[in-house]
Amino acid sequence: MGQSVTARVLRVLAAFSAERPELMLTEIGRRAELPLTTAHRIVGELTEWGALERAADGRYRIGLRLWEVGALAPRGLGLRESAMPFLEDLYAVTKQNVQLAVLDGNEVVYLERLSGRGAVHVFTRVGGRLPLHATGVGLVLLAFATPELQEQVLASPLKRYTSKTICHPDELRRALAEVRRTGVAVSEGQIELVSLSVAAPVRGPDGDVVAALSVVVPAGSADARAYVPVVLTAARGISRVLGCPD
Amino acid sequence: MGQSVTARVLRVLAAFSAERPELMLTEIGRRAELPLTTAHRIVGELTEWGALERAADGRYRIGLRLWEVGALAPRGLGLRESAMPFLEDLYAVTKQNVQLAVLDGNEVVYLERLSGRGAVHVFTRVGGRLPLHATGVGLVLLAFATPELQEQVLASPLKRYTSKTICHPDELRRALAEVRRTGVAVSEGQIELVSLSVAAPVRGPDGDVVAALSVVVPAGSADARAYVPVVLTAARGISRVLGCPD
DNA sequence: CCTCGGCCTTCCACTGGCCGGAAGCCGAGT
DNA sequence: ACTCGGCTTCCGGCCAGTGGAAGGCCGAGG
Repeated sequence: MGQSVTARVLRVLAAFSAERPELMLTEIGRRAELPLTTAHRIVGELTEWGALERAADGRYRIGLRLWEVGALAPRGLGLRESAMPFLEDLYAVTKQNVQLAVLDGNEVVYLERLSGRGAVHVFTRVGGRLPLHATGVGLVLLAFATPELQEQVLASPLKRYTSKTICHPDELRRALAEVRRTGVAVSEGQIELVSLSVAAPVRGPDGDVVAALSVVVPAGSADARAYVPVVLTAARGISRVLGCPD
Repeated sequence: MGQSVTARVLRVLAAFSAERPELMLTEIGRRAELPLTTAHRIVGELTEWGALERAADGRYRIGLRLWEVGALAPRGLGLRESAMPFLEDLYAVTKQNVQLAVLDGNEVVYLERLSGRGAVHVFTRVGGRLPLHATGVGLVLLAFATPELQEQVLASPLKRYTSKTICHPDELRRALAEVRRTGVAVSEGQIELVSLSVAAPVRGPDGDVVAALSVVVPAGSADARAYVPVVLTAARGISRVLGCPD
């Protein structure tokens, strides 16, 4: 099963990560758990097609061709394309970090981030994943997710990241109810200790939540709630462009 | 050779395009020139891994997981990450279309585009490809490319897109020399009839050109050359962040 | 200078995973 | 109820993929 060629090809691709975006053939073989010879052949074919590229020093990295194909993901580029103008406006007005994320499995995946030069530095990275309970966008996405997913997350251990991280199921349940009631998540404590985030849901053509939008502001700044109206407005704007009835 | 499983997997991925980002199994089989059964199995494995997703109507599309891997392309995300703040500034100042592109093979690949709501509508698309001779960024990238590539392009037929497209080798040769002399390409006639573009090179750690940056302005507006200083400044700013000596 | 070690590449005989025809399933259109 | 188009499952033959082994390359260290 883990022996099919297709699976091996995917394991080769999965060998690359944000921490190690350039690998030697040997490393690919080790990470993908493939014999060197097999890795060599697969990598060769991937390179020929453009899914991988060789750097000047002979190491391999993800190629532009794969980036292009990945850009076709409707939940990637499509969403991003529609949302971009609103994110730019939001950034222009607030000069803070603006983020767009979607739900995948039981995690948040960040699609886009506009970060001001002067704004708080955040750990998130475009293409990165974080657990649902620890971020503003995660709370929003979870609040409007299927009951099954909510139960699954509530039943699983909630890892603590900061002193403000929601770690208890009851606490999380209350937070989710609050999000559903108000339509926004004003969550204290992102991954960073010194930031607040204001997040709101983005809805698709069927009226269901397809993404979440957030602004991350320094904890020291003015009342975070002051950002609620602009964030909500931007989120509704994107929803409208996506064809949300409402 | 075109029979290896790896190649077939890639053909399945290549079946998706910007025009048709969602496909039925049968269509994938037809486009990838694979028997239905084979397509079925490969698509199944890709879906299980997350490289593909199934839409509500059962059609397949590129999955988030593949988007994530694609985002690891150093010439994709890495460049983009460094350039973003400068693109935002450039956009804020000009309120025109701002584009970032790299050279791949003998084509331009667009990495990023910030398009003003009011700005000229351009055909380019993030992840899209265009020939080198027909765009501002293309001229810049070609001007600093290897002599071999320049010869290759000069020797190939130059397709006409608008009345202003550079179609003659001599004309192109002169344009390239001008770009090398001034360090910027002010090209009349993009793909659109009514736009001008100002493009400048972005240099990497070794001092070689790794990308190009451009602003596309409506032909009717003020002198396009007025944009040269800001574009050059932004391009140099990105180069500096990338570690260009200079 | 030679040797050693790490990495990459090529070669080739064996074998087990892939191929694809065929048959069955499902839902929509008539 | 029948048909048609698309999807899924099944299974035997066979060939493409596998991976051990050997050789080439380069840089470090003796």
